[in-house]
Amino acid sequence: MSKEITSRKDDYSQWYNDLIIKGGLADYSAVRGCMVIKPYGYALWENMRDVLDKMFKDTGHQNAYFPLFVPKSLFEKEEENAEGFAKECAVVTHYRLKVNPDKKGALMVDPESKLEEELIIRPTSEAIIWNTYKGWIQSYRDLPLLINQWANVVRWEMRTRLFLRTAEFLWQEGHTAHATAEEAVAETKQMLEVYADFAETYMAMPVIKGVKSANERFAGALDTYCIEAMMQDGKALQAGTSHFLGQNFAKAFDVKFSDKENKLDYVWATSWGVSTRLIGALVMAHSDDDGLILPPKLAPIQVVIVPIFKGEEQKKAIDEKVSVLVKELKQAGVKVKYDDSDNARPGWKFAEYELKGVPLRIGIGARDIQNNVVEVARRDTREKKSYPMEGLADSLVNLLNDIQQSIYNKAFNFREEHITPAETWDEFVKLLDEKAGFISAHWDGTGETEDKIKELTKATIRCIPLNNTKEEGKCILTGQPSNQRVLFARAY
RNA sequence: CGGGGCGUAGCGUAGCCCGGUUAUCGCGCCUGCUUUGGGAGCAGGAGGUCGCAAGUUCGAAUCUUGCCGCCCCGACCA
Repeated sequence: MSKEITSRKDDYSQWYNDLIIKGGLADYSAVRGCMVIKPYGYALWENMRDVLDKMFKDTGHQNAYFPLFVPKSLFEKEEENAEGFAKECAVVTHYRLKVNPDKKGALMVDPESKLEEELIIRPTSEAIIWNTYKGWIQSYRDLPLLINQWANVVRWEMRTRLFLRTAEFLWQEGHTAHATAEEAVAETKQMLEVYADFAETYMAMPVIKGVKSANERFAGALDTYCIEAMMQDGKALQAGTSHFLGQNFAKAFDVKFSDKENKLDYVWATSWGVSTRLIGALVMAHSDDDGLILPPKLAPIQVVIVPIFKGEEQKKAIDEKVSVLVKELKQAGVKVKYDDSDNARPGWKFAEYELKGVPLRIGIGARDIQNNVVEVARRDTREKKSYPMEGLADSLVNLLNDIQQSIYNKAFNFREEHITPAETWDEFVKLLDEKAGFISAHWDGTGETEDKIKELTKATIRCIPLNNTKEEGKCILTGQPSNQRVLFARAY
C-alpha cells in the first residue's frame, strides 16, 4: 500500500533510487543507461534552468545552439580533449536502414549507407563550437564572445546512475572567447561564482569553491575550477565546473584575432557547465527517509492545499475559502496547488506530497473554517501549526523563506561537522573508514602521490579550496613538504 | 568488461527445485454504497503473448539450449 522507501541507514544508494522513482522525478527507460525525466522532475529542471539562464544573461551571455553531431576530423583536433573523451563516445557510422531480407519484419543497417566520415555524438561541444568560432572572430572588436547553449550530450559510461551519471544528459555549456588570458581567467572565476551562488542561494546546498589538481582537470584545460558539495553519506559530488582553456582550442582550430596594433594572436577560451546531475545533488543533499525535501526556491509546487471535508456542502465552503487564498498566493508569486481530487483521501495525499518534497502543506477542513484558520505543515521539520486566514499569504511566504534558509543551515552544519583534518597517513585511512566526509590534509602536489592515494583508498582530491590559508606541513603519504591543505574524499 | 540479481496484469509478487484442472495474492483500475483531520471499508467487476525463440513431452510459467533486456556491485567518468 504505502510506497516503501529504503532508509538511508539500510542502503543509501537504494534510498536514492527509491526517491527518484517513487517521488516521480524519473523512470528507467528501455534504453540502457538512459532515463525518462518525468514531468515533476522536468519541472524541477526547468526551474533550475530558468534561474541559471537569467544569471547567464545578466552576466552578458547569449544562448545559441550547435549541432549534436561532430565530424570525427573536428573532434580529434584538440588532442588532449579528444583523447579524454574517446572512450565514451557514441559514433554514427551509417545513415540508413533497410528491410532485412532474411528476417521478416526486421530492419538492418544498410551497408550501402556507410558514412565517409563518422559522426561523433557530442560528449561536449568544444570542437564543433570552436570550429564555428573561427568564422566569427577576426578582430578584437569581436571579443569577448560570450555564448551558452542548453543541450543534451552523450557519454557512454560503463555504469550509470539516475541523474548522477546517465548515458545521455541535459546540461548547459558556456563557451567564451577573449582577447587576453586575464580576461578569460576572470570569466572562468566569474562563472564559478555564478554556480556557487546558484547552488547556495537556490539549491540551499553549500559548496566549496576550488581548483582541481592536474589529475582531475578537464581534458584540454589549463585550469579547472569547481564547486564541490557534500552528500548526506559524506561523499563528494562535483556540482559544476568552469574551465580556463588557455589557447589550446584556439590553436587547434586556428582562431586568431587582430588586436588594436594589428598584431595577430590566438584567442583565450573558457568553458563551463552544469547538468541534470544537479537534481541528483539536490535530492541527496536534503531529503530524508520519508521522501524528497525540495528547497522552496526550486520546488515545482511550493504550497499544496488539501481539503478535508464531509459531504458536498463542506467541500463547497472549503472551495470558496481556498479560491481566495489561491489567488492571494499566486499574487504573492507562490506556486500553489489545490488538490481536491476525489481519488485519494487526505491521509494519502499527505504522504504523497511529503514523498514529493512539497515544502508546505495546508490542511483545511470544516473546523478550520469555523475558526478562520488553516493547518500548515512544514516538510523539512514536519512541524504542524495553525495559522489564521488573516494575512496567510504573508505568513506562508515567510515560512518558505525560513525553510530555504533552514535546510541550507542544516546542510552547512552537516558539512562543517564532516570536514576533518588528518595529520598522519594512519589517521587519514582511519577517518575514511570510520567517518563520512571530507578530509583536509597536506599533499606534495604531485600526480603520482594523488594516484597512489586513490589506488590505496579510493579517495581523490576534490579540490584545492580557493580561500585556502597557506600553512606549512608534510604530505600525508610521502612526507614531502607542502604549503597548504587540500580536500580529499570519496566521490560520486 | 568482471561479479550478482531480475524478467509472470499498470505496479509489486506467489508458483518453478519435483511439468498436469480455469496461473496466486496485494496495490492500483472500473461500478455502487458508506467514508474523508495521517496511506478508508464492504460488495461486485475488468485486466495475462508467464521477456523472446527453438527443443524435450500426450501436456511447459515450470525441464534443456540459445538469445534479448533491465537493475545492482566494481573498474572508467560529470
